[in-house]
Amino acid sequence: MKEIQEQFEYLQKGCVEIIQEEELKAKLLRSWKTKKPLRIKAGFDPTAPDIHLGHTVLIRKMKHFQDLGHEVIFLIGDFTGLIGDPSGRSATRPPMTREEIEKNADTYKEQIFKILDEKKTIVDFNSRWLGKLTSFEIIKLTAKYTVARVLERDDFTRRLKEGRPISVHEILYPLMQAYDSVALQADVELGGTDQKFNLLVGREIQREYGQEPQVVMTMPLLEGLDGVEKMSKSLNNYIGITEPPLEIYGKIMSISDELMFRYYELLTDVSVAEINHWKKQIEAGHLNPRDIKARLAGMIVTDFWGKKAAQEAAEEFVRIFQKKEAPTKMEELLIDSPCLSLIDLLVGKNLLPSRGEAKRLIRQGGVYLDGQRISDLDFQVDFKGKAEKILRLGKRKFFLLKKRS
RNA sequence: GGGCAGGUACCAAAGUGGCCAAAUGGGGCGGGCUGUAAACCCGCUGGGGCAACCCUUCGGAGGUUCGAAUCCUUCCCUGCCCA
Repeated sequence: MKEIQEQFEYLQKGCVEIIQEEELKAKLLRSWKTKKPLRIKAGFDPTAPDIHLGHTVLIRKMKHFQDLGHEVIFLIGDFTGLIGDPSGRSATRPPMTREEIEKNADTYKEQIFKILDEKKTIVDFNSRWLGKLTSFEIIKLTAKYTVARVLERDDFTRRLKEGRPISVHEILYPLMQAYDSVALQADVELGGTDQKFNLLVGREIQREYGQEPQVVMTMPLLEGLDGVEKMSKSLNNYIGITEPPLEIYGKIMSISDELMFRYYELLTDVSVAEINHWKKQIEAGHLNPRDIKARLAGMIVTDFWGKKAAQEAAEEFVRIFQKKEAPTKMEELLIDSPCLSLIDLLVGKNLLPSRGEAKRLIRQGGVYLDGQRISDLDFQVDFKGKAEKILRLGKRKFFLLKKRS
């Protein structure tokens, strides 16, 4: 019994809501007695296989289950993806080809196994069963739920009130997702708080199909780099887990102090007590928040790239931003002519989209050559003295110019 | 099927014949201050030009006019109300 309580507490950490807690405990107990692992389901959108830190909140929770010996199903919603989750205002998407889906799935696998145990993870696709449903079966499924219930979803309510369109097929989305739980006989489904409604429909539908309802566990949505909106690729406020170490490190260093604590809470195993202790120390002026942030940056880079990479990223960061030196590794640009105008170079190498922008950046003092700010619009870059020059745009873009010999 | 209201730059939103490359806010970018933090301050934000100026842009296509985001015709799209 004690063991069950421990498992429960471990799993509960970081969750916003568990519906129902008692059911989860009962399932854990039964699993422990029968030695039969629980089936844990979490669904992912097939169109965006770029996993960012926001996704990892959920994936880390999957890992927790895995650590306790349960069976984790990484479900790729290749069929529901065609509908598009109504929470986005996306219309029906064009069907993806089998190859595209496979390709995205591979990308997913490559990324999630940085967190999950590959041997213990089941990757599945919901087209496997949803694609086979006959119209008859679909109608039977829709008969098990009412329009009023579907419209309860606050997203729909809002759109209805605001006079924005709701397509008929969108109403099917929660039902399809719910059917996934039936097909997989899920014991638990994990999702972001924005998924709560869909996850609950899963419970109802499972009951309708004579199954024990899944336990619903919702996880917080991670705020993006701006600290306000949820992290998403389309808002460009994200950190992708495949981004280079220095990039991840730098992005973490640029978040606000407030957000830093949130990230500690959701993205690391640092205890709440420890975090609170730091908060107090910082307030009292005993700790520099920058150092705590650097530690966070190091932890996160370590998660995806290992300790050595994190160490290097940290050193590189100090070199560039504290000592104001050029990075050790830069993108190299080969220059053909021994002498050409700076503007031509910037536009010619596609560093900037137009001459207007190039001029603007120079006028505003955002262009440096070998550490010297360039203010002359007609500046000529010549390689007579030496064959290499360091070009810097703004605060963080560096390029190594090399004369083609 | 009928009536009404709309479609403006990355987003929101003004503009209803020349002063409109188009107010304002947000976002983005650059600079300053810093800890690549927050807050704050300054500047920029269609393309070409050092500039005068020229070119492209206000849902699409035509038209009126010396001149159209603005007026007319038509088409497409969205929402609301009625059926």
